Amino acid sequence: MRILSSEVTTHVGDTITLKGWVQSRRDHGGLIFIDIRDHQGITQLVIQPETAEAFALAEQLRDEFVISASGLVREREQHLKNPNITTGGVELKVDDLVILNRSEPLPIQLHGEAMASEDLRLKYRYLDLRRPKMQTMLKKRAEAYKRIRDFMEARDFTEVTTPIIANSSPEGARDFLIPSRIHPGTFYALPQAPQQFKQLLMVGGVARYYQLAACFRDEDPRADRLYGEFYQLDLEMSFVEDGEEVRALTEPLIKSLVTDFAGKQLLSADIPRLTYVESMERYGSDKPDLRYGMELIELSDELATSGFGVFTNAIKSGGAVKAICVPGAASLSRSQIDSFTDIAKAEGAGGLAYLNFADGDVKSPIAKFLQPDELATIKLKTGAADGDIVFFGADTRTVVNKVLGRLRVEFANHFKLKDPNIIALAWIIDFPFYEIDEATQKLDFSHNPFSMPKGGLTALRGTDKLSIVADQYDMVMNGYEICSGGVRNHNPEVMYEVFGVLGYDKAYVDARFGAMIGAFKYGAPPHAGCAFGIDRILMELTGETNIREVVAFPKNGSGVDVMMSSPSVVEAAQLKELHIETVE
RNA sequence: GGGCUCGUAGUGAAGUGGUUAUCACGCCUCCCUGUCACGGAGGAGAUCACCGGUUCAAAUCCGGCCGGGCCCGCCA
Repeated sequence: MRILSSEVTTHVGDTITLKGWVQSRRDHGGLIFIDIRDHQGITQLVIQPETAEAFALAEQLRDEFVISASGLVREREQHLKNPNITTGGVELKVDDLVILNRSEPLPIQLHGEAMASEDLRLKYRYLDLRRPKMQTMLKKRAEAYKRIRDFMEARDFTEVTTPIIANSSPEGARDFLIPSRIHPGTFYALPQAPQQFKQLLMVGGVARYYQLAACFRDEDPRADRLYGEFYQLDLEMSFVEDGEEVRALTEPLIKSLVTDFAGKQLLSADIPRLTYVESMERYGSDKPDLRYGMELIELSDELATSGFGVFTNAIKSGGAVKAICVPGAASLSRSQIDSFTDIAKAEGAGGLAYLNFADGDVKSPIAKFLQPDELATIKLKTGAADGDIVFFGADTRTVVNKVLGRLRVEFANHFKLKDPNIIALAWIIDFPFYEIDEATQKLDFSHNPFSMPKGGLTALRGTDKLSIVADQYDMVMNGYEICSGGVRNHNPEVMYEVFGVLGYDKAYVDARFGAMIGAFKYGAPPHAGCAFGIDRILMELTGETNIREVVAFPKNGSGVDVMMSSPSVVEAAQLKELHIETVE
């Protein structure tokens, strides 16, 4: 009878068979111990010289040989039990041993403290996946999928798969293109998201849709961003005109993933809503980590007439002066402060002014420019105490928020303020619909053009386009954007106007979003939805800082699959079929 | 596209100008009947990523180049 390691303790006295890999071999000359590993755990095998054939084979065993071992399960004598492993109370006395397959010495070590580099792990991912941590990861991922599906199905959502071979979308990320063989010179594209399909499903009468959807984007990766493909819980609901309905529906899922699934603690039972403007002003980011404080403090009014030119000039030219109080920062060395200054400069700051509060006094190169009452106000408003440092940003409001927002994260890292057991969630709402593109200095979409502008046509036709707010919302988890959604624009007239604001005419919209705009003319219900980034959620909930750790076969940081050697060159004949004549 | 950083036996690390490049794990040979990261004795294994330069002398300093990682740009 073949059983698994997890069952072996219940089979004392039975003759059983275990199949698995050799985890370790301890050869005592006249007695050999083998730890055999299957996907459920480890069991100790004992091979004695009396079983000569098995013993001879056991002497040949090396790490990761695949074996089948049969014999009697027996309880170990008390002093031989190993409390450190779950099967440590028993062992299998082997009568019959079969080597199912041999293994060369491994190119990476799977056990012990020396972890191979990520590049080698990815090259030999099929070996890396044998590590218990990776096995657990794959199981956790599957469990998350099941929990998500159970949750959605229980709420009357229908999973619909949408095309993988889709069409290029003019907005957003760079597409992966697929040349058409049948239609020379034309291309399919892998979808960046099922956005348009799911909206068309709403028109198609699928009242509640969801999908664990593969999304494809050809953009440079990051530690928290996979190259190429990633997975979203994509969902959409008909007859929803208030985004709060989507937020309220999805919150219990995320909360239960945090608590029941990951065993982590929510910072607060209620998930706060912050407007985009509020989030930028208080945290300098649209994805703030709420596990720690250090909020940005507005000091423009208080320092408008100070003697420090950097401050007053920023305010005079329409900018802002804000501060961040870092508790205990007086312990920072001069060179550490310099490195934070470098970060601030990299984000666009001219420098990094600061006040060092110590011994009831203020120490700082800029203190002499400030009046005692100004120093007192700064101390009061920032809540600075002895041992704290208050850092300043003085520039345009955008730069100040960006700089201090980045520093806030850096200080949290430096002072280890990110409690890995706490999960802080927040909804960021009311994103600006339009923004000024830095490069072109022209008005452009701030986010996607599919969400409903709050105020509709009236707002779109108003004079202040930058104040138009999209009915759009992101969920943020510990400083990571894990969800983006919105109340969609289902009204053709409003849709044309949304593009019209940027100078695009009807023909432009019809050419690029023809199916959508066409469908909206035939009784499109109002609808809203969102999409959660599953990989990123899994990363944060499993305490990883690299998203590739939660994926079985990820591309590396250069977009290469070092195991399969993709991308790769293809046969000239293949290219010819696809009407591709030259490849540089 | 840009910035920072790393590259030393199969793996992980040490080595900031000077004998034969060090250690651990792994590998090979031998010994060992209660180990569980078994133990003991011995051994093999490195063009110090690559190319060039400085120097009496380079793993080490300089330049270039290739590759990895992180970040910026980018990611509706």
